[in-house]
Amino acid sequence: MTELNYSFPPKLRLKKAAEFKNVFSNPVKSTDRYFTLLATQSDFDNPRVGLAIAKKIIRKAVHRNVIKRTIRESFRIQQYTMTGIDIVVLARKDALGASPDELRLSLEKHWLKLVSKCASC
RNA sequence: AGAGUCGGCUGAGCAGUCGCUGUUUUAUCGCAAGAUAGAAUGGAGGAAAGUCCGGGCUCCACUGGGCAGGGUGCCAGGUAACGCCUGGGAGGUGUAAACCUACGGAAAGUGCCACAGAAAAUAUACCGCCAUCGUCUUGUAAAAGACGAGGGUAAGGGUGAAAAGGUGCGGUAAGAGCGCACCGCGCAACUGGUAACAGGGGCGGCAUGGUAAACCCCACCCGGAGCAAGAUCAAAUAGAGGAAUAUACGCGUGGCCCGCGCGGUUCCUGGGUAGAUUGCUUGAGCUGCAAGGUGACUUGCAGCCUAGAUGAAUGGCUGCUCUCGACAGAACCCGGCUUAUAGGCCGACUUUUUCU
Repeated sequence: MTELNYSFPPKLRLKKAAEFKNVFSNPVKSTDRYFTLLATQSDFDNPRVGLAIAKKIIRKAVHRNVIKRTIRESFRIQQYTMTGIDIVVLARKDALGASPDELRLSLEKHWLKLVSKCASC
């Protein structure tokens, strides 16, 4: 068994507007009170993630940053449970008051759910 | 020791580990651009915030001009500039240290001033006060009283936020700057001060209610848009440029008017949207020392380089310590202002009590 590399290089991120558009156009959804996640199959072996934290929902820049970091960190740790899918994470209002631990638990469920959903489609 | 005023500083720390990102460097691959791996080193704030002012920078408009519009408003200085800062003056608050002030003009004009009140800016006579005249009553008379008439009065009452200088003495029929003293106000000069202004004396019997964050007047200042500015490289697709011609109409140019430009047609040339790169951090920079200045600040010398992301980094986990951690996240860059903020530290000063 080879040693796993838990890094988070740019190739694991969604960057271009077109890539985001692709996910939004035909997604598999997974929602709870903190997040809405959208996902589609991609042509890559590795999963990719993009963040869409609306200023309208999370007003303070500090809180936005905290949520983004939590999502990125969770994705970094869990990346090897997923295959080649593109994911966009949208924050909901309740994410503002939640503790980092609550967010982490929620996200871990989401990743697994999306993998199984995408495998069936 | 208590209470308080002002100014400044700080904004949890340490270790391990897994990540992100800039720079430098080494190795490998590659013609190159670059990619991958390793190492070293840097990586949010005092407000990074609100976007309220002022600049730099960039493009557009520059032939100016007029009319609008906006801003500022005691004086002097500082500054790239400011609505900021410093010093000073005036007024106000506080025992004091200190703090606060949208602090030009109301005898250029216009408007507004509710209710109450007789009257609210051309002053006015409701009650009251005063003498005069007429009639009546009482009285021997002098005179007193009642009623009425046309007058004189702003001292008293009452209304009001405000009643046309205030207080006192004289004066008077009663009163009144009618006269005088003090205070206030105004005027011209003098003295001190760069000035705002202050000062003491003189003259004037007093004329000018408030409101200019009401219009307005006066003085001074202001072109527009913003890094998604702009520049470069550039798929797909023909919306772009130049020349000639036309100037009726439409559109644009800072809001309008002059003025100016563009749109039409013909011919010629090729172009620059998605995306990428750049702009992007060496700057009115920071630190120290010296000099000048009451100070804001300026000058000189020496040293230093201190975030630069772009779906957007500066974090996660574990352990330990303490006073158990507030407000809060750079997005072109500076100077201010304003607002938010758990605590902790330092300095100067005021005042009260006790002790010496």
